[in-house]
Amino acid sequence: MIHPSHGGGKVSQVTSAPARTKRPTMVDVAALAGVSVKTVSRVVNNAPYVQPEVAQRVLAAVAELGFRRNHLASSLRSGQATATIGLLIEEIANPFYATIAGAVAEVASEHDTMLLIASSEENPAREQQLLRDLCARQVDGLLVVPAGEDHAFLRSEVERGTPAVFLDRPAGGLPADTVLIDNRGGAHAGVRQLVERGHRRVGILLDSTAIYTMRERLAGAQDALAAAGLADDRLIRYGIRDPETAARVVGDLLDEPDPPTAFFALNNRISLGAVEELHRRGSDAALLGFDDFDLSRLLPYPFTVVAYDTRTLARTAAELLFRRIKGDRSAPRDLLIPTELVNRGLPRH
Amino acid sequence: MIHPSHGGGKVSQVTSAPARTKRPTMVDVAALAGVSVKTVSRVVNNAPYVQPEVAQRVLAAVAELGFRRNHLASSLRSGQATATIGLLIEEIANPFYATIAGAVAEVASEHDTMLLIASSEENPAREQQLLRDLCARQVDGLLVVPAGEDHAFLRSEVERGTPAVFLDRPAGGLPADTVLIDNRGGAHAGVRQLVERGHRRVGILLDSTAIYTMRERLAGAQDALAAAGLADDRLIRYGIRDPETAARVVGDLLDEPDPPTAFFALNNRISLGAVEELHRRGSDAALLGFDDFDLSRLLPYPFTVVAYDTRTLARTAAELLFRRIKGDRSAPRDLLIPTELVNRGLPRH
DNA sequence: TTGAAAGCGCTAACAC
DNA sequence: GTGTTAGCGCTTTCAA
Repeated sequence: MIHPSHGGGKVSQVTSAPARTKRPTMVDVAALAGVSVKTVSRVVNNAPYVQPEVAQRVLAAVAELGFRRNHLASSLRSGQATATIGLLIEEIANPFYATIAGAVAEVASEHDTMLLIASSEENPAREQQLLRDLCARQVDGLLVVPAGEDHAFLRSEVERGTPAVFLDRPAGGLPADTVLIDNRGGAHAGVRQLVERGHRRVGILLDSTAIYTMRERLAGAQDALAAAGLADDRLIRYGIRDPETAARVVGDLLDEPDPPTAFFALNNRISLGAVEELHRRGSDAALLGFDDFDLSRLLPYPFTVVAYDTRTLARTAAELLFRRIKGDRSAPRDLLIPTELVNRGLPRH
Repeated sequence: MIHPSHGGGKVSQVTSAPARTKRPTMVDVAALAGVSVKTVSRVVNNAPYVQPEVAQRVLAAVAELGFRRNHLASSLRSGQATATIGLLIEEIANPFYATIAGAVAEVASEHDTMLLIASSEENPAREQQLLRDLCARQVDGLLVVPAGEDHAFLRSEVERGTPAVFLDRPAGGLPADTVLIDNRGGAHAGVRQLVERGHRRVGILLDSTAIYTMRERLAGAQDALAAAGLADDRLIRYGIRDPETAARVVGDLLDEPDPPTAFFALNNRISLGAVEELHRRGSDAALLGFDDFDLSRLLPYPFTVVAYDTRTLARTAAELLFRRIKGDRSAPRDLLIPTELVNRGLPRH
């Protein structure tokens, strides 16, 4: 470190922090203002029928004591909404989930609601625990990107008034609102384009078929290939978790006799590895990837992505949730977000 | 859309959802199990001194009714922690803040604590409102990336037992723990390296000096240039908000007589625009950027970044907060996260 | 227009 | 070991 001192800091207090003083309550405010607790409550909640001068006294006391209403106590007694919703995702740091969280936060903010976020880390047991914790905190509703396959344990919570909307993957064992990407249709459209451009051998690279989106995308790709009489299971490679593996698998396929002339990467981690390997080799194979990502247009190899609007996915789900929270009791809905094909990457040099 | 139907969905219920049934309380469980409410409380909280068979009866009743403890009521009465902390950032969808949120979520999870996240959108008024809302929800502590310059309004909350730790930017008007990046030192080291490599004219590209990090980084760069007798204010360009503007400004500087042979981009949005323009022109100018970012190593121009570990920044702050929550009353601390210089981008072709 | 009393769901303090 | 009582901070109900 060249310069351990920094400019904007203030001088640290040498003394330690003062002992905690108790938070003032409505009782304290009432005593100071010389009114009843109920009157304080009225003023704090902007209820009508309070004489202006009384209200003034109360507000003065509120300011003097630094009173702030205890939102927990308030919603406990009123039984009303806590103005908090829960969002369960896999991992906040992941850009896909970060985008979802951002869009959900926006909608929540429009409804004066706060957002409690939890990460399942793709662990169904943890998912269940976290959803229960969120319910225990009396959230007004739940937005869930499922990790597990079974959400029956949520049934009683939903019946007791905590609506849940699932996004990106379907819920299991629970009739509930669901908002999904058109995985199958997008994969179909992309692969059909490859076929129309004359490709006859398409390498397919995916993670595990235990993952819902992988199954759907694979099915869409296979439909499109089968329609052209080009299905060939020997060109499918499973279990690709990271870009490094993807790069290696692309290399392996290219080194075989009669190699693919095109590749379909079923998620963006895989696309990334494929881009690197194809660029490294100066290949001229076509590349199709599912999921767009940041900076994709600046990568050193041309490719096509099946893109969709993650924010629309999240906003749609969040808006549906708030409709439920406001009392919409109609039958659960299944919504599908469309995809489109977009060209990315820099031209070959 | 090619394929509007999708595979994994379940059949929608045609009937609408059943009416809400009330959530069962400890009173309900106690009645069913034939014990007192207090005993239910003991069992639910794993307190000792409950006969195994009584506990069994209670647990059976809990299961039958689908009872779940109301966490709000519990922490209202016990006056204990709510096991919830608040995180205030600028915008969740931004990768920098998403990384922070992810690291904070990890630490929170290690302390069995949930995370309430709010976005200030860089609006000081909104920041103040949100911090107050978080306090009203009785969070155990606050983690704040400041938007405003004045946080005196938090003083009473902090004194009443809601500790706050500031990160990435200093708090204003409030003695509080702060965890910052070594902006000045990192900028100094990077620019010194440019100077040592023979550069005499370094273009400096930044956003507004109203931003703390910009001021610090600029000061570090100027220190390094001044030390070599190379300071030249005519090579500084202010008010660059986005990559497009950055690209244009780089072009403008290169088109001047006696152009810079090196550029220093004070954040990664600016770096991105500079990379694009330098690549487009086939320039051989050196580029230094502050902030690393995803995929930086695959961009089509070689550059150096002042990198730091965002996760360390966030984890350090979160761990400090939990120490405060656990009762540490020592003097506020100012911590500095170190930076390092890293080479990124692909070689010129 | 204002206030007193009861109680939201839970737990601390004590009694039994 | 278990139950009773009171009360966290607030809002509802109803009386004044």
